[in-house]
Amino acid sequence: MAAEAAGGTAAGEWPATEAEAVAEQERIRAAADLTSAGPAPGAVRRIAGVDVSYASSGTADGLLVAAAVVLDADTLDVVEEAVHADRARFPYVPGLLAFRELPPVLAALEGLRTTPDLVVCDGYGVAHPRRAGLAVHLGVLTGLPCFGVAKTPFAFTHTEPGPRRGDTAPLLDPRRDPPEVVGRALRTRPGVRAVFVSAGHGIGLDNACAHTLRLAPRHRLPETTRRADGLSRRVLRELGE
DNA sequence: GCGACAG
DNA sequence: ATCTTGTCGC
Repeated sequence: MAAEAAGGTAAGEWPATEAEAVAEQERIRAAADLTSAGPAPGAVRRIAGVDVSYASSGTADGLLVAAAVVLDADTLDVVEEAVHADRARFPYVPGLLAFRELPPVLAALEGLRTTPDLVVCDGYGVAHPRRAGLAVHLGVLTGLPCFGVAKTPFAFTHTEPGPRRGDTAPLLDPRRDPPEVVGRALRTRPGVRAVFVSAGHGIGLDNACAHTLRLAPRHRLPETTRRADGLSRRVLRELGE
């Protein structure tokens, strides 16, 4: 997949401090497409999932592996995989996750021969203090439709969705005066905790949730995330722990 | 000022 | 994210 960064963010100007990162997020948010309905299921052929695994400790400290896995949208079969090993260049700071994970994720995506029609992130999109979460950021940098599926509510609130697959409840940002809807808690399996879906770039919440359900026919998390997580974890392990 | 807080 | 055993269930 070719690099086609939008908005003049080159690797050379990647933020080094938290203040620079916050400033960069303002630009990312301004460049994001937050209004398009985006592709519905059936309008896409290849969907990519991305994830990053980190080494625990010792001499391998700081080592990480990013994985990008492309699935056939209909069969959910793996079409192509790519990985990128690197060292963490930015600490984990809530709200600034993109600056830690995107460099290796972008490198992994560039290792693909296939250009996906849609990308699913392990984390949030507009459900973010500055509406510039991982999926918004990645969408702007690649120009591809992108949304996020997270495992925990972060700093947001929600009521419990109904018990059936497909039941939802609004995910709210309680720090805005009229609390703002930033995503959706979605039940992908009965009797299992909900996942938290939010739009990123070039795709709306309705389509993001529809894709999530199709990508998660029998597990809590979408196959894109499960495949990318499994691959990044396996490669990290093979590189020595 | 102190916690909480995607991964 | 990662550290961690066995165990219940499809």
